[in-house]
Amino acid sequence: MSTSALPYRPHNHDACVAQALADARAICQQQNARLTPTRERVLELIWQSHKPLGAYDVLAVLTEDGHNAAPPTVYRALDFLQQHGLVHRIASLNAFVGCTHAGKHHNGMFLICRSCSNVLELTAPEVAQAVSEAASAEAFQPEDVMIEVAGLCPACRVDAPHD
Amino acid sequence: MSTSALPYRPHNHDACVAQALADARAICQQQNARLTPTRERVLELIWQSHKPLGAYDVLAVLTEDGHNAAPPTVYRALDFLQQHGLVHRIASLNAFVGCTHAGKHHNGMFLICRSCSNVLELTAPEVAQAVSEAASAEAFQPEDVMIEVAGLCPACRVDAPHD
DNA sequence: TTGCAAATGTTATAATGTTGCAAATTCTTC
DNA sequence: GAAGAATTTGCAACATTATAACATTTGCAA
Repeated sequence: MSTSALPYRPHNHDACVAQALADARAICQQQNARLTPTRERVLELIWQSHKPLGAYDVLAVLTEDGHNAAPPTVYRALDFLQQHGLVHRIASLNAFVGCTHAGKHHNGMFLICRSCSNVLELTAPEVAQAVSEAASAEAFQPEDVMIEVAGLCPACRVDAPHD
Repeated sequence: MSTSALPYRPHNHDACVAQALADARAICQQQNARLTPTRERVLELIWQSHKPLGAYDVLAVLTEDGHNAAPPTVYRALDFLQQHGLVHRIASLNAFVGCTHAGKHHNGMFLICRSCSNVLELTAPEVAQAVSEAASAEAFQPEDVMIEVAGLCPACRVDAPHD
């Protein structure tokens, strides 16, 4: 059914990031894509938490790094990372999160907590199936499916059950 | 299963708009909400087609109308219309479409043609159900579900089947 | 080591969306 | 119908997000 319960489940996030970076290197090598220092740094920043990060947030950190970066630097890196399935853009937030299913071409479903901002990416075959059938019923040919669910994650439900 | 096949099915769009405006008036009256001239005009503009319209597109037409409008005018009207379920915002396009299921509180599913830009709003109970179950499996409490499917509508599939 | 393609730097600008406050309008209550 | 409250609008400035265009550099291959 669902896959991973990060970030709602406690986990060693440093290892989480390290894994993501290692995966990214492997994927890029395999695809003959160049994970340059800037791109890798941006990926690392995106992975600093499971909360989506805006392009200009990334830019600010690069600037702190001493990197003389401008918006296109960040947007290009993000485009690259998206194209290689390493990050996702969350349209409802204009922000980016690390992909927890890197490598496979997929359209995740995102559970976005409105309280703590953490985002959980799921692959839910039943949902994909239902969407596909609904589109077919209209003779529509789906190419890109975006599912973003805003609400309360388990932890925040407990903290504030009566919102 | 699915409801209406507009805009893919040929239809009398003037009647379509007239109906939408009539519905809007009824809904606002029922909810004690004020469908002021500006709000009504914005709704009418949004309904000029089934293609999503950007806030600044609306603004441009208002200006042509002779209405001395600024961005807040448009955004406020759009907020109002959204709150009363009369229009939807398509996050992946930063644009707005008329709601074809006005009145009921709902989270539609949108089929967005990348070729002709028309958007079809569906209510697909199976999808809603599957999403809800996937969220439950993570103990996530959904509040707002956004499903946007980009692809090719039936008409554009015929015109360009081999994209 | 030259030459090409990919990646980056740089400047400017476009597109989208918000804040804050004042003025006008509408609604309510007396 | 007038006073006061609440909603709506006007308006100016500004904040945020994203892209265009073109020069420069870097990495790689012939």
